[in-house]
Amino acid sequence: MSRASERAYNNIRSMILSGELQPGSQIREEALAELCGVSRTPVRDSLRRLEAEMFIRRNDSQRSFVADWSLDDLEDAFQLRAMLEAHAAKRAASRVTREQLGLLRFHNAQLKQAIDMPNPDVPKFLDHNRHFHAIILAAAASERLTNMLAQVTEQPVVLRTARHYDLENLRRSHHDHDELLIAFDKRDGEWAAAVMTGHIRRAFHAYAEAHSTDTEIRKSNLAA
Amino acid sequence: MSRASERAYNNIRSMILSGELQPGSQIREEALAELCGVSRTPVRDSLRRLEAEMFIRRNDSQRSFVADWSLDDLEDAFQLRAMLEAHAAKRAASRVTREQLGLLRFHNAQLKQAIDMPNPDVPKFLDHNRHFHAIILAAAASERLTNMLAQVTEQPVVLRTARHYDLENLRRSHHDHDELLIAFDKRDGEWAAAVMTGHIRRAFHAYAEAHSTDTEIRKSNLAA
DNA sequence: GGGCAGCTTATTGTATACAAATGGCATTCG
DNA sequence: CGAATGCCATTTGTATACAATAAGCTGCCC
Repeated sequence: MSRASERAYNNIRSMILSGELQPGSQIREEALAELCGVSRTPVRDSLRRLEAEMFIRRNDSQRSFVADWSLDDLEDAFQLRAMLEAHAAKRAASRVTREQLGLLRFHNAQLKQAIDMPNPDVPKFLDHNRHFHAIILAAAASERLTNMLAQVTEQPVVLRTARHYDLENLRRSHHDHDELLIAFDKRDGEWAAAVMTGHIRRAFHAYAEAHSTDTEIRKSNLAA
Repeated sequence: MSRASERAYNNIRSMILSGELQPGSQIREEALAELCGVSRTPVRDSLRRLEAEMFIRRNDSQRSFVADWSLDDLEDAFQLRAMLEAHAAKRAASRVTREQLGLLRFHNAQLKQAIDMPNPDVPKFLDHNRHFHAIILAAAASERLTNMLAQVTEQPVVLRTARHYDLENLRRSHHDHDELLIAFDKRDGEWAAAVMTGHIRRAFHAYAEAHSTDTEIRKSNLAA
C-alpha cells in the first residue's frame, strides 16, 4: 500500500492498540485525517480495513466506533485461534522443509536465550516467538488460513496485554515449541496439532488474567 | 452500505460469479465505474472488500485481477470450511434454542419436499439449505466465526457450481441434517461436529467433480 | 541483435468540494 | 409534562480533478 494510506492505517491501528482511542468511543474520519496528516480518502480505506479486522465496528448509520472486547469475545477469539493454529501445525507437519525446521530451531533457541538471562528480554522473546509461529504458518501453505489467523491473532486486547506474560509461562511456551519440533521431525501431524492446541489454550488463560487486571486498571483510571 | 457503493459491490461480484469477468483478467477501476454507473470512489471500496474476500487479487503494483482458483485452492477452502462448520455445530449443540430447533426442522422438511417431487426444485432446496446452515451459525453465536465462514463459503467456484449437485447427494444432505437435528436434540456437540464434518466433506467431492467438468467446459469454450 | 534509457500512456492514489443522510435539539401540540 | 415533528449541525458518501507511479514502447547505443 502506498504512503498516505499505509501511514493512516498504521497510525490509527497503533492509536487503538495503545488505548489512545478508547474502546467504545466514536471515530470521525475528518479528525483522524487531521491526526494523520492526510485527507479523508486514505483514512476511509484504513477504516474499512480495520473494520474487516474487527478493530472497529459501525452502527446502523455507518458511524465508526473503537471495538470493545469482553472476556467472552476474548475467549471466542482464542478458541478459534487454537483451532486454526492446530490445523496449521497439522498441515505443517507434513509439509515443513529442512530449511524451515532449521529456522524454527534457531528462533526457538533465541527465544530461550532471551528468557534464560538474569534480565529477561521479553520483547526479544515475543519477536522470535512471532517468527516461530509465522514459519509454521508458512509451512502450512494456505493463504486463506494465514488470513484467518491474522484476524484472530492481531486483536487489540491480545497485543495490548502481550507484555503481561510471566516468566513461568514463557518457559512453558518454549517447552511446547520443543515438543512441536519433535512432532514435526516425526511428521506427526496429530501430535503437532495437540501440542499447539494446549500451547494456545495456555496463552488464553495467561491473557485472560492479564486482561482482567488491565480492565480493572482502566476502570480505576476512569474513576480517578 | 449506501446505494452506489452497494450497487457497485453487487454488480462486480455477480460479474465475477457469472464469469463475465474472466478469472485472471485485469480489472480497471474506471471501466467498472462506467459499467456500474458510479464513480471510481465506490468502486474502489468494493474492490477492497472483494479483495478481502479473495474474489480479487492485486499484484505488486496494486493492479487488480479476478482471482483464479485451482482444485487445490478449492480443497483448501473446503477443508477450512469443514473445520469451521463442525466447530459451529459443536457450539450450536449447547446453545440452540427451541425456536431455532423448530426452524431447523421446518427448513429441513422444506428442502426434503423440494427434492421429493417428480420435478425436483433444486434452487428451493439450496435456499432452505442455506437457511438451515445460517441458523446453526446463529446458534453458535460467534460473530467472528460467522465472518470467517462467509469467507470460505462465498467463493466463486463454490457458488458457480452449486447447481451441479445430483439428486443422490441432495438426499444424503437431507439425511445428514436429520442426524444433526437428533444430535442437537441430545445436546451432543461431538456428534453434531462429526456429522457436519462428513456433510461438508461430501459437498467438497460433489463440488470437485462439478468443478472439473466446469473447468473443462470453460477450456473448450476458450479453444473454440 | 539485444538490452537499456527515457519518454509516453495507462492506472491507481490522494485531495477536495459537494450531496445525502443521520442525530440531536428545540419547539409545539396533545 | 411527555411525545412527536421539523430544523440545524454533524458526519459520512460520492464525484471529480489532479498527482504519483508503474508499464509499455521507441529509439539509441553497444
